[in-house]
Amino acid sequence: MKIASFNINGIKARGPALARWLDDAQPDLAVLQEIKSTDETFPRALIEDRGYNLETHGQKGFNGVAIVSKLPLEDVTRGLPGDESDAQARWIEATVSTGAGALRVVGLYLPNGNPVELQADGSPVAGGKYAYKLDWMARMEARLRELLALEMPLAVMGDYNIIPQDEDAARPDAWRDDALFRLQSRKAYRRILHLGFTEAFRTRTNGPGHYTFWDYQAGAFERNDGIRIDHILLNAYAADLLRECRIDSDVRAGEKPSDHVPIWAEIAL
DNA sequence: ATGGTAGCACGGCTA
Repeated sequence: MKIASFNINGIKARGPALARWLDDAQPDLAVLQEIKSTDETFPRALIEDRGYNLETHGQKGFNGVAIVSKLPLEDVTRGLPGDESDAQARWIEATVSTGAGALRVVGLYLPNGNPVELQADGSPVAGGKYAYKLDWMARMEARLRELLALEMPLAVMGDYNIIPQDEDAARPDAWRDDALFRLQSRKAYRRILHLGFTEAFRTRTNGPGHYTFWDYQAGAFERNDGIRIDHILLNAYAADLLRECRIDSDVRAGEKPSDHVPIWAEIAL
């Protein structure tokens, strides 16, 4: 089965581009981020007319995640546990099953974290956007520990807003102090990886120049001035089934594109 | 230092 992640940057503006990609790429399942829409105002026909099931976890104006799937979506949960006061829609889970077995899927939109606000001792200012990012990642780690305990294939996909390494940015020095790349962020990401995940893309493709996001400004895509921040993490059960992983960078050259492009993996399920 | 672009929704925030 082909599974994918795509930050679409607004479902209301991305209808044609999303439809083109679904028709061309034919993913069996895709997690979407930044739908920027409530559940009630999401244009469901766009998805359902193509034979996909749809589960949304929306929010007015910002954020919002969804899962589209040709297979039925079972045991759907919405929201990242661990903070009842967190109203931001950034996390959704579901299970899909084939004759060969089941896969638990997480679709996530990890907080951007900018601007980085630090106290004199270097700790994040409480209540600030950067503290929210790190707190969110700690909650993510806790939830992933629970999912790993299920001992079944698990794919954790989405816009991580994390540049893992220098080679994942065209101009790493321009990002050095940014919330997407500063050491504290990357350490939190590596802590999650070390729970026992494999980053699918780097099992197939080495080296610089492979990105999933290019700013709309200053012709960033034409200059390939991008960053790789959308990731597919697989637990050991799912990694054993991995057959391919690629980035659909061509999508960025289309009409009215998102600033992100899809990343997908083929899993032997 | 600023402004450059885009989405949502119609003012200002987020990225």
